[in-house]
Amino acid sequence: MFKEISTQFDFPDREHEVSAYWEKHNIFHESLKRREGEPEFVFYEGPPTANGLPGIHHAMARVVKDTICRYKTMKGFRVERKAGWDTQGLPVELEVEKRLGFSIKEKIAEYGIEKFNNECRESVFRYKTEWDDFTRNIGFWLDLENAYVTYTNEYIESVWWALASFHRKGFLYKGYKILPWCPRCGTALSSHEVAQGYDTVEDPSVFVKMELIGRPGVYFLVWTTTPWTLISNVALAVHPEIKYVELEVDGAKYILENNRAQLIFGGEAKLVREYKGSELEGTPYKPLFTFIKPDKKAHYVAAADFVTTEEGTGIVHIAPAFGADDYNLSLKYDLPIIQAVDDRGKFIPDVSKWAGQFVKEADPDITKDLEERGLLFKEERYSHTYPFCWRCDSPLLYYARSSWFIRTTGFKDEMIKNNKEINWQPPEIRDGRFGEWLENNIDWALSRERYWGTPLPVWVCEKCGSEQSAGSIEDLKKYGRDVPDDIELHKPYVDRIKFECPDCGGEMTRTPEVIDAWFDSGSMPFAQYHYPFENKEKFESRFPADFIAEGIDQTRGWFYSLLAISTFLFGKSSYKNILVNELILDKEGQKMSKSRGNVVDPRLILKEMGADALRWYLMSVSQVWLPTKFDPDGVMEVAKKFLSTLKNSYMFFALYANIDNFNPANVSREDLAPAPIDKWLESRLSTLVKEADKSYREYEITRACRQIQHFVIEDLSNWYIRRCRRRYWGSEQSTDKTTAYFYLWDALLTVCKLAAPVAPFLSEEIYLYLVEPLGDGEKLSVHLDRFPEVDESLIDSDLEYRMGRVMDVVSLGLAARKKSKLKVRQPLSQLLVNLPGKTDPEKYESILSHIKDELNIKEVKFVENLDALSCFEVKPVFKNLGPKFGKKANPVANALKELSAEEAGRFKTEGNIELDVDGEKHIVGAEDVEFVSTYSSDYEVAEEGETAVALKTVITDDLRDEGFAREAINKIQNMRKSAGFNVTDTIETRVGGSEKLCNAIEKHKEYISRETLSGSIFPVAVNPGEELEDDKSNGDFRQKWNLNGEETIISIKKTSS
RNA sequence: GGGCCUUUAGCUCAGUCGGUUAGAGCGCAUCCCUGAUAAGGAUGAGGUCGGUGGUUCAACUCCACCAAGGCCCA
Repeated sequence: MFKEISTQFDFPDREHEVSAYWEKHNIFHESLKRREGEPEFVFYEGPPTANGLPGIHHAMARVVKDTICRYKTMKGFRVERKAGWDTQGLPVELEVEKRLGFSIKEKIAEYGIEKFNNECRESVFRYKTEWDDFTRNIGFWLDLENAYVTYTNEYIESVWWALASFHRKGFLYKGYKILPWCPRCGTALSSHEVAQGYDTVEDPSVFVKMELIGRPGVYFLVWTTTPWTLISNVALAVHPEIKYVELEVDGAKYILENNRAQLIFGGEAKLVREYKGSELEGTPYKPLFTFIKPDKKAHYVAAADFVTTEEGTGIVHIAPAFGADDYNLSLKYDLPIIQAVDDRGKFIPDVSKWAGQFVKEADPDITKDLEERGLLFKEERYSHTYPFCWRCDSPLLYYARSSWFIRTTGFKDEMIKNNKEINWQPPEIRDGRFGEWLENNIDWALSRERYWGTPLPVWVCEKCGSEQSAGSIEDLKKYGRDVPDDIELHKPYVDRIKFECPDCGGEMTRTPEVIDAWFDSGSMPFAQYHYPFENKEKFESRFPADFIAEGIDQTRGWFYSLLAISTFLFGKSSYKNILVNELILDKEGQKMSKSRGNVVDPRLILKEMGADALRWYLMSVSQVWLPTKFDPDGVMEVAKKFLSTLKNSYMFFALYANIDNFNPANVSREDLAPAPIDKWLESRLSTLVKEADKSYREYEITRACRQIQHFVIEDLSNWYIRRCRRRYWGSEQSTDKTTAYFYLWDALLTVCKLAAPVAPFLSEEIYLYLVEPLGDGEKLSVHLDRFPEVDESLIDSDLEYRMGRVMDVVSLGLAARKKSKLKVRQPLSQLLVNLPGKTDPEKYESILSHIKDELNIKEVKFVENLDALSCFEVKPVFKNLGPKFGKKANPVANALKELSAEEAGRFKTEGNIELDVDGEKHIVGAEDVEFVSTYSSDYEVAEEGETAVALKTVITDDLRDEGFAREAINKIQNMRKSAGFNVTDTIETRVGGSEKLCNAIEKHKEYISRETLSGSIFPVAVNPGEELEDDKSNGDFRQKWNLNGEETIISIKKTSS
């Protein structure tokens, strides 16, 4: 027996049962067990953080990952799926700070780092339950029990091993980084924090004069909006390719960029000479301030491409302590860094005049000072956007902080080379977004001045400054004093360990920073196995990954950190194939955010509509690498269209298969007698298997979904089942019936396998029902089964083409019927069909019945071209005919009206026609008539492209009578149903109506009886208004009907059951 | 401010190498079917292919610029 699903099919509810089934039979682990010894398909899970609730974008990535892994498992690979958790870093700290009510970072030290970190550790898994439920409910098979966790000692030890490798080869060094810095909170802000706090403000805009050394009275004219940075000025920058001019105004000479000079001075100044920017390079000038003496050569002109002429003077003041461009230039020219400001944003004591003053507040004083010394050219106000701290609203300073870097530029070329080997989906990211990012690679700023993270394992000698890194706990014990056996590799414990300097014997202290959490996750290929301390073989057999998948926002995150770390350590990329998904927007195309209130909770969607619906929607609605506009109604509409159709198709099958005790186990293919439509279904299905397999293989999940969904809805349900319905009805068992069952069963089973990677629940359920009668204990789950293999010999593309044309013709035939208002129940005699290209009618012979049945047509005739179908009505133009033919005008006009369609057609193409009227020949030209394009009134034409059909609409008496019979059958069936008779009950039927109707009934008595199981039929001629005579006893049912315009009374009585 | 992506019917999306009349689903309207029935099906209306300019015999398609939205970076 096939399980018959109730009509109240609740998808989420059914999914929970499937989920329970999987757990009960341990299907996920079984899928690994059964593939023992098979080739591995290596998948790496990018660790999410359980610090926040799962969002809809997590659903996207998880479905992509799960789909590919399930597909590969079905293709025969062994696919381990170790879960992972990202558990360290700034977001965790911020969450805890918020909960503890800290407004500034210093509070953490006051509170106690140990206590704070303990809070962090606990906070990390705050939403673990929600995540685990979410993972399970969305059907993501993941080994949650053996998840890797980035804060564990084992994980950190592996990361330390990597960091020490970088350090020992000289690729981990200390330098400066310009960070957006909040002087009030005393902390750097991450870029997304900065992005939250831009505001438009007015700042001073000053033009200052810097005098050239050796040329008194000649000045560089320099513009800035941050006068306070002038104290830290060390150089000026010009663009090497741009034209500069030296102008004389009121006795002073100024050098600045040509176009800006025109704007500032107009025509008033006298041109002294011109320079190309590069000619100015190296020119020394007198510094404006001398509070701090530079420790390197400074105060000369440098050349830099970033100089623009859109504002200012084309000469940019350089203060490496306060700008990223400035800092990079200082590296190139080996310029000193003058840090005149402390981390509170106040001038240091060396700046005697303004020591202790907040820099932004010192701006007016500084400007005034310059003015008094005659170094100010002019001062204006300038309106622009400037970043502020999102917490305290202080203006942010770009501030040089010492920082540790990984010298990624040292192996940039190798990363670029390795990237070329990666198969990106979509491919353009490889050379586009990611490739360009690599081309512009700068050293990785690794350190963070925070608490909850992997401590940077570098110890620095306080005396001589030499460095020593620890690449393991063993190292720590070797170099360090008093290392507890159970040391936890976090702050503050590791900070307590001191080394003895091997060079000078001094004390070495750990540098206090922790590292960027991206380094943690980028280390997962080896750190998840505690490599190289353990699991050496395991790691080597599972590196690199065949497949990873994450959102596009990981380009500079995980995708990069994985590549950078593995390129350095192992010389190759840690992933071969990568599927990138775009983000999810709301249905208006706007970003989802809490403040907009348009955030979709995926757990709610799962609860209401189920995982298959969500999964199918996400995968099919648009390609995963395009931004998805998420519409909850769309989940309902699009996804259920497919899922319900699949479910209903199964229900239909189960209903009849059970009545007939069909069991596929008792059927062998050789005994079947496939009809052309069966062959067609088999061919379509084989084509689908081939296409879907290719799509999945190429990581084109959306294409696979659409192919499968098209097959199920259009081919299987709308055509095969519809066309074959009658084959399942009759009570007798026949080979044809068995064949129809078998082909439908086989198609459903195959579809389940094809859809299983994306819609794992419903596929599983239907699969299990379908295979249950086979009694095969091995068939525990569709996910343990093999993905279908295509049998190319079953593909008959010629048959597929012809059936496609048949479908076109049916569609056009229905359009023609609609236009002529002739319902399908009214039989018609003929349909003329024109197909594109040359048509061999014999080839259509075996499938012509589908057109006849669907359109209720007696004869289908192929014709060669459209002209044979169409005809022109030739309308005489008397204004021309009169003068031309005189008295003969009327006879000629009549002859024109009687032209056959072919003659009219010829007339039109040739432009004239010779008519024989009353024995005389007349030439009529095209100008004498109007060609009205029409069709013979006997036909209704419908066309689309090169396909056209003409429906003969003439209803003969025979056709009319048959129409009455069909109509009567329809009404009797309706009555049987509303009377509650069983489909097998026989009845006695009386039909009362006009004589015309009764004759028709009499004529088709046998046909009506057969269709309605009427043992006997009595047509009773009655006059209009007269009641049909009958006995009303024993449960008769009677009803008045209008049969094609005839008033009719039908009564039925059950005679047996 | 820079780089990348998207823009096609009311909505969500296809559209191959530049080539005949730009397609589908949903929604809507009209209707069919009534032995898949708390189902199923058909037909129809609906388009300045974001805008402007260019290349070409021919542009939704290629190029340039602009606009809106998104991502990343500053």
